[in-house]
Amino acid sequence: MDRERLVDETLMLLPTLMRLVERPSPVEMDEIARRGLATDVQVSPGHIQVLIALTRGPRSVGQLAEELGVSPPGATQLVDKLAEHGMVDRHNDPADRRVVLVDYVAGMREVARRIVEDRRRPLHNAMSKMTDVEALAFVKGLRLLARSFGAAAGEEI
Amino acid sequence: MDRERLVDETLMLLPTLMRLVERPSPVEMDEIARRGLATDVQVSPGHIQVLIALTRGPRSVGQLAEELGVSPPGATQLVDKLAEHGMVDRHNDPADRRVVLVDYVAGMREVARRIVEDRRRPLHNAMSKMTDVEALAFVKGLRLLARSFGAAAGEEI
DNA sequence: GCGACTTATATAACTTGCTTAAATGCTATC
DNA sequence: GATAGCATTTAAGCAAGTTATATAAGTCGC
Repeated sequence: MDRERLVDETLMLLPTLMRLVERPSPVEMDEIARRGLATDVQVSPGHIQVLIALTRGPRSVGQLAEELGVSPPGATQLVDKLAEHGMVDRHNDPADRRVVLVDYVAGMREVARRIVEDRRRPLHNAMSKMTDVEALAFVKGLRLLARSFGAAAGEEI
Repeated sequence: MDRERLVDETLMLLPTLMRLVERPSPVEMDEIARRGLATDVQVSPGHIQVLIALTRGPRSVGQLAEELGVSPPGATQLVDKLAEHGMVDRHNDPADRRVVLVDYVAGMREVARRIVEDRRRPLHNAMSKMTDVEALAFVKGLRLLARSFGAAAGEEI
């Protein structure tokens, strides 16, 4: 098989895809507005990542930075914005008061779920056109790429 | 199968992957320097996309914008930078003098090939760990996603 | 052919999502 | 209890986009 062709096509597709993912769809904005949040909320992919990460329990800023592959100040900024809109809350870890634990504001878990749902929709559509085997291979491919590019960028372990 | 899990994992992986892809690896910079180009060349994913697109022949700025999913001014800027470094050249289309055709500078096709090769390496590594079926499914998945997000962003046909 | 339009590209000003470097506040070790 | 070190934040800056606007070339009605 011609791997080179596939590699080139991936190099063409990945940046284009991310430009599309980053472009906030007006529909989504509407839906958020209908739920009573400010209309000008800009949910970037990074914010979505934070919201998904928090479904698995509270996280420190440092943990979020690592999970997202972002610098600690970057994580701080993402949390800032979400906190500004009342989605998440910070409180000090009683065990180590340097650590700031981030978690959903009470009752916002459900709102977060619906915001993520909006993002999930086009992805869900695309995946519904794949067989189970293809969907698994696709995600496996993403994992491999993330690992490989991480190693190339000199990521420590 | 639990598609929701796969969708969430994709939403977590994609932005992280793109942050890694966008981060220029110092190794690559070295290699470009060794080839006699300025050391401060910043090859972004967009520039790589242009170089790959040009392997299939000269392109107008508008065509590049469309292929990359970027606005015309965005494409102009990408071409600017590549022209600055002597990689590509502009000349008017004799058939329609509004059109600016972009092509490799004579002899730069080979240099471009090697620059793209650097980008290709981690991707190639990752893909070498997939079976043929998986690699095809992976690229098919990327195509589906690009299409689906494109539609969601209200792309006109 | 002349003027009103449309189209292709370019320029300018701004936005956003990150980055690194320095500052702050807490922990731990000696 | 000084000093080294870690988690987070603040500050400043950069790169890759965007929109709005300008310029220059082609098209069409008359």
